Amino acid sequence: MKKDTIAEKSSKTVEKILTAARAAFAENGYSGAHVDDIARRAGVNKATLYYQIGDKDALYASVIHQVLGNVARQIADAVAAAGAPREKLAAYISSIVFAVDKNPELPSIMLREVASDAAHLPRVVAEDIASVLIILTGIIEDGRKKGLFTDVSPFLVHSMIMGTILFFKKVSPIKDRQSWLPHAVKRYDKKLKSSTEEEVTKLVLKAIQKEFGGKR
Amino acid sequence: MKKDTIAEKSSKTVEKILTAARAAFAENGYSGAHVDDIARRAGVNKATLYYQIGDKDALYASVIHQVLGNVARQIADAVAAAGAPREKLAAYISSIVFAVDKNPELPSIMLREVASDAAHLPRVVAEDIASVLIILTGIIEDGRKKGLFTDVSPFLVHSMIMGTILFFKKVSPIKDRQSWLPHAVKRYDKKLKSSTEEEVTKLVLKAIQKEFGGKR
DNA sequence: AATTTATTTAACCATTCGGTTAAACTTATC
DNA sequence: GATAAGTTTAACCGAATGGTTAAATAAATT
Repeated sequence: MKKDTIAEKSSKTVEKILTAARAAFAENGYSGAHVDDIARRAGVNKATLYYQIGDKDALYASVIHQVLGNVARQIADAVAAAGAPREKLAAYISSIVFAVDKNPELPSIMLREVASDAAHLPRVVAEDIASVLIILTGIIEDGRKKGLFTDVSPFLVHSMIMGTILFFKKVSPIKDRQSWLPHAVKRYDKKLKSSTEEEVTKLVLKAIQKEFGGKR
Repeated sequence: MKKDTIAEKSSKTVEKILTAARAAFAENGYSGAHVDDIARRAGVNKATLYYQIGDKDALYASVIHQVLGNVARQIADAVAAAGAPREKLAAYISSIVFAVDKNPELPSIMLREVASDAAHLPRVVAEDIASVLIILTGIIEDGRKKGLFTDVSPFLVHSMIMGTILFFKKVSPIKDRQSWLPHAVKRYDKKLKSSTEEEVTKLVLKAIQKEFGGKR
């Protein structure tokens, strides 16, 4: 069996730390996540963590950069691959839903970041997010020029897409835990046959589409 | 000058504590808010806080109960005062926007609660929230029966309304802080002439309305 | 006025937290 | 294989944290 080189071992250590940190920050927030605990979860000595990454702030920045940077890139790729504005917007939405599905810590981290006024948000990450917003702005402007979309604020649409997906994703399990909820509310749970992705896409498109009814 | 009676003094103390705690929890989350700091902000000895309210958990529960309970009641009242489904839904949305405006700590507290899987959510508060969801379910069902709305999941609509409002409200100031954002994105900021409330209402209504075009 | 009861206070405590240090261990270089 | 560089570790530290306590103060009751 081949021995790990230093670089391999190092990067594996860093990876373990980041994975543990991602989970811890998502579960408990910045203050609630403890460096000792993260090190323990990663199976690594705390001093190793400080040696490899730095202090808690740097650790948090690494995590959030890794998570959001990835998502931003995926959205950009998905949108670029699509054609017309409607399809681009659908790709935009579904790539967010996809990212959220693949990355269960994402909603918590984002919601907490928003709740804390992005106090810890590193500049690089802000730029990642901005790039996404720029993409959406382009889609909507193009759609409006082609007479497909109404004249809405891209940022409002972004809030609608992000807010809806994050909120729905995180609150659904909480809601399902409440076994005492009346039938009137629970009834709809089973009826949701199509995926979140399709449902959200449908709603958002309808919301910003011009009214002379497209195909669908 | 009349001296305060015990009850008055007591309740005033409790009020000061709750106000300070609300701000602290909103700013820093559960773990990030420190009992010492809350007591200091309230101008009260820490032991007084423990005597009047209890431990940190009880304090948090009081805060969240006060905030969300109030909002739930306001939504119920506003919806009851409106007539047709469309107007009821508009009242539902605008009372949430109104509550968020009046209560600046609400978005942070809710977002954090959601992010933490409602780990600290007291039962009473869960019931408050459920009552709101029940109201919305009624509106949508009624609207659908009358041929006004499509057959959407009320919970998805709720997520859309709440998510959009909370997200938009909290991220807007963060975005405005980024002076380096390109013109393409910033341009839309000034164009938003109508209020958030109107914009969100318009979008949500369009999203769930049946397509044969209503007035406006 | 005396006594009981409610409320607030300062001082204190055990634990936990983020962070450091100096030494030990590993791997590569000569 | 000795030396240097990179990496991990156990042990430690001071500050901060949630929570308690016994005493002081204010108000209500007799």
